[in-house]
Amino acid sequence: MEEQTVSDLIKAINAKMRTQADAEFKKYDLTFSQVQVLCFIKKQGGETTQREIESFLKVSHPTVVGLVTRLEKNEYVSCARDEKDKRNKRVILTDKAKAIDKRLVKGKAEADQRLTESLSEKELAELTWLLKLVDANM
Amino acid sequence: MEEQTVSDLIKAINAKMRTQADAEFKKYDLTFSQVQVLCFIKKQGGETTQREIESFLKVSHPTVVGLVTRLEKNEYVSCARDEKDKRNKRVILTDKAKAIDKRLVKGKAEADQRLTESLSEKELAELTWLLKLVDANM
DNA sequence: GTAAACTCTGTAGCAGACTACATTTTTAAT
DNA sequence: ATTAAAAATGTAGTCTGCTACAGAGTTTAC
Repeated sequence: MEEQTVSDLIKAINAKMRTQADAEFKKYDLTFSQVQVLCFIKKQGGETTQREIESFLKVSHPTVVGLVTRLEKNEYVSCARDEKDKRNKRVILTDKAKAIDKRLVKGKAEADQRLTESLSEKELAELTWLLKLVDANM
Repeated sequence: MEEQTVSDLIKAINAKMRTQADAEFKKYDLTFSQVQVLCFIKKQGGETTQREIESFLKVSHPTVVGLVTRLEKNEYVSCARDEKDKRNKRVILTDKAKAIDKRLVKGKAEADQRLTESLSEKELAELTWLLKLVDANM
């Protein structure tokens, strides 16, 4: 019944995806965004800084402060000042996080698969390509 | 440096799009979501209910309550109880909203165009089709 | 070497999204 | 006719995002 534009569709899909993923990760007291952060830290070898999270997620720094604060409260990361450059805050995966990181990576992949299960291999590749193009152009 | 999945891309694009559009509409004290609501009410002939907004935007009803409350505070809509079915809340466009609705529709179209300006006509059609497919499957 | 500029992090306050619970009104069942 | 179920709205509390402002540490210019 629509005339839904690309922005309307992106917004609607994002909201539903996030809600589903948040529900999925609730058993660990985690959210989709928090899992994004944990997966990123893992990829960086278990330690990073807030600034690097900010660049990777492409969100503002106060948003990162909130994410890290909540992850720390739930003991998925621990923080320490970088003694070499005291501006930096080291954000380090805890054992609690390492114990479930494989399941988180898997859960994130499943969320993605659920999102695109109606597409053929070729359509998925096409969609990914187009989205990267749009993202790069902003 | 990536392996960005479709969900990561959708999330990143949505955040940037919303931020840009919110900045664009700030001169009217409006946000992208609020403009979505106003455009919908206009399409419905100037009046609707919260329930219909909820179905159209596909968001939860408390979200709609918040949107309508803020639109009412800024006098873009006025509200009244439906006397035929007192459960319903009539949400009506004000003259203030009607005075700028063309500019809002245009602003929304421009936001969309900015988003997809790097795509050819054919790619845009392909992207829209794929996103609708994903949306329908959730 | 000191002052200015830049970088990273933090705080305050807000919008928009959610779940879970509650209230009011209408409809359906018995 | 009462009672139970359903529907529309509202409230409380949380998370993610933002902007604007502030602070502390590091670099750069001079």
